[in-house]
Amino acid sequence: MAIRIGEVARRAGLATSAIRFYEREGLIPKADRRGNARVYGDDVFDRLALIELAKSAGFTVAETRHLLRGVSRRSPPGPRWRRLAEKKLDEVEARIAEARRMRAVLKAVMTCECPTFEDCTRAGC
Amino acid sequence: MAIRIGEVARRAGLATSAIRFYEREGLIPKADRRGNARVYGDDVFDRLALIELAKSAGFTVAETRHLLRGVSRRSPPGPRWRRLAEKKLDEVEARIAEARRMRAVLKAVMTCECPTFEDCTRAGC
DNA sequence: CGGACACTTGAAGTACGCTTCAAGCCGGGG
DNA sequence: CCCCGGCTTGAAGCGTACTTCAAGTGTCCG
Repeated sequence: MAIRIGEVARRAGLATSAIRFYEREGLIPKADRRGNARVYGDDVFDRLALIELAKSAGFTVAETRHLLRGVSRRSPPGPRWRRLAEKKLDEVEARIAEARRMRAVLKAVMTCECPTFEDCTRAGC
Repeated sequence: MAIRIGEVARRAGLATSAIRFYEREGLIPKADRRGNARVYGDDVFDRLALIELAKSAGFTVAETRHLLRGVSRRSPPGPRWRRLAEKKLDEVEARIAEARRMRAVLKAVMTCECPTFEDCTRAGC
């Protein structure tokens, strides 16, 4: 208990600036103060873990704020999570598809033997 | 011949601002002027097509500038393209991998039945 | 009590690819 | 001759997730 921001950052593998940023953005509650320094309880790590989870799922900060409203690590992943996850899934699939298209273009460029780009276009390289 | 920027934009499906941006960034040569308005020949569409190609392969503007140096649509995709394409391929594969990880997390969230996030973490959801 | 050190703030900076804006110029039709 | 529409410019803005900076405040240890 009563951990200061530097220690939280070290343990969580984050920069202190990131933690302050999360607070500003409403992803973690306003910390208690000792003097003017923030002090945290152990629960902050749970909160940060949830943020990491959302991040690893591709959610933006704004989406994560929404996602975390009224949620603790002891809550179940409710219908709001499922709904947002479905939407995000579409986005992520789209990203995968686009990256695959890029990969196809790159492979074509690497292997094609057309004498000019013009021919490439015709041949679909 | 002697097409003005608005018409080029319309035909290429781009905004005029994008074309001016490409010129500033050195992706297309400085256009001739009629008065102070830019005028283009048909070759500009070839150039724009090459830019689109690079873009569709995931290259940044800076990379594209490098890629296009001394290249026309009549040039062959030389060793420089192949070299840069190989590097970019690694990046793109990484993007695919990350997006796949996101997808896995999202699917887990959508299907998991853990009573709390804490249990999720233990179960690897 | 003094000094080192961690912390505080708001503002600005970063990378990326453009877009948007304000203010002004130019040519052609009525 | 005047106006409209399309063009010009440089500067600033956008969205994302933070980082960095300068200048100041507070705490802890000896």
